[in-house]
Amino acid sequence: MTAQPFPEYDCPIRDVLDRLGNAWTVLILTELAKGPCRFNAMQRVIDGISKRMLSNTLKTLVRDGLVRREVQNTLPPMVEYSLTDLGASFFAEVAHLKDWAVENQNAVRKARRDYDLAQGS
Amino acid sequence: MTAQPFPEYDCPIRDVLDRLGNAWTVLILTELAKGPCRFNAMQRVIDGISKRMLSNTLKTLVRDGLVRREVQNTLPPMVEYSLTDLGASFFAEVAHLKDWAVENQNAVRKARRDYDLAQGS
DNA sequence: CCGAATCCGGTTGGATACTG
DNA sequence: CAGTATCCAACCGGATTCGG
Repeated sequence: MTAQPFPEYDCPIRDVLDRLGNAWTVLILTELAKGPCRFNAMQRVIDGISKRMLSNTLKTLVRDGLVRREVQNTLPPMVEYSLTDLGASFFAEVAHLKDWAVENQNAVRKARRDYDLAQGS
Repeated sequence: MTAQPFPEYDCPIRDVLDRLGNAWTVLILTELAKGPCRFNAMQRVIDGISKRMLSNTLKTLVRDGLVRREVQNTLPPMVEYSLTDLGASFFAEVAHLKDWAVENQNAVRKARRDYDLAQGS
């Protein structure tokens, strides 16, 4: 472990933001917010995600209690993922951030253009 | 550029979440939300941040229009950073996420304990 | 169908030293 | 005081292959 921004071992804020650092997390939560979904179905609907990242990200979300994993003992096996109440409440907060991003994207883009212009880059 | 979650070049949502992926961003915004601050002062108050990351992160925030950079032409030079209105409104959203994290940290921690226990890890 | 395991190139960020 | 430049180790994540 290298030097960390939050020396305290279990900073709850970092716990949250670390999830958002992974771009797939938001896409997965967004998809599950529409309703339960199975593994391969998710991979098809979330464009460009690899099995590896889908698996890893889901595992993290399940471990954090944001997503529920249910196995049907059929053949072939079916695994259904869905949001828990905790996950739904978390997604609601993320949705606000998404709204902010959409509302202010023009302001941010303009700031960047101005900045890059002033730099002459 | 490798394969990206958001094929569209300028996804506003990813723009936002990419910032949060960097742990220092939140700490810097939190500090600036208290009031304007100078470079070395920030490095002292934000525990463990290197000059490099402070500089890089600030530059990104300035470029995005979230932080304002003002240079006093004195000797030695003084540079003051402060939140813009855009930055303040962004920080307000992030603050909600922080609140969620604090309120639900016990639920998340319990979920993890249960999960790890079930795994036998 | 639902993953786990391995490999490996690209990025990230800390440490350190230097500039105006 | 306020940064920049360089080096390098650790991590991340895509591609691929294998197992239940």
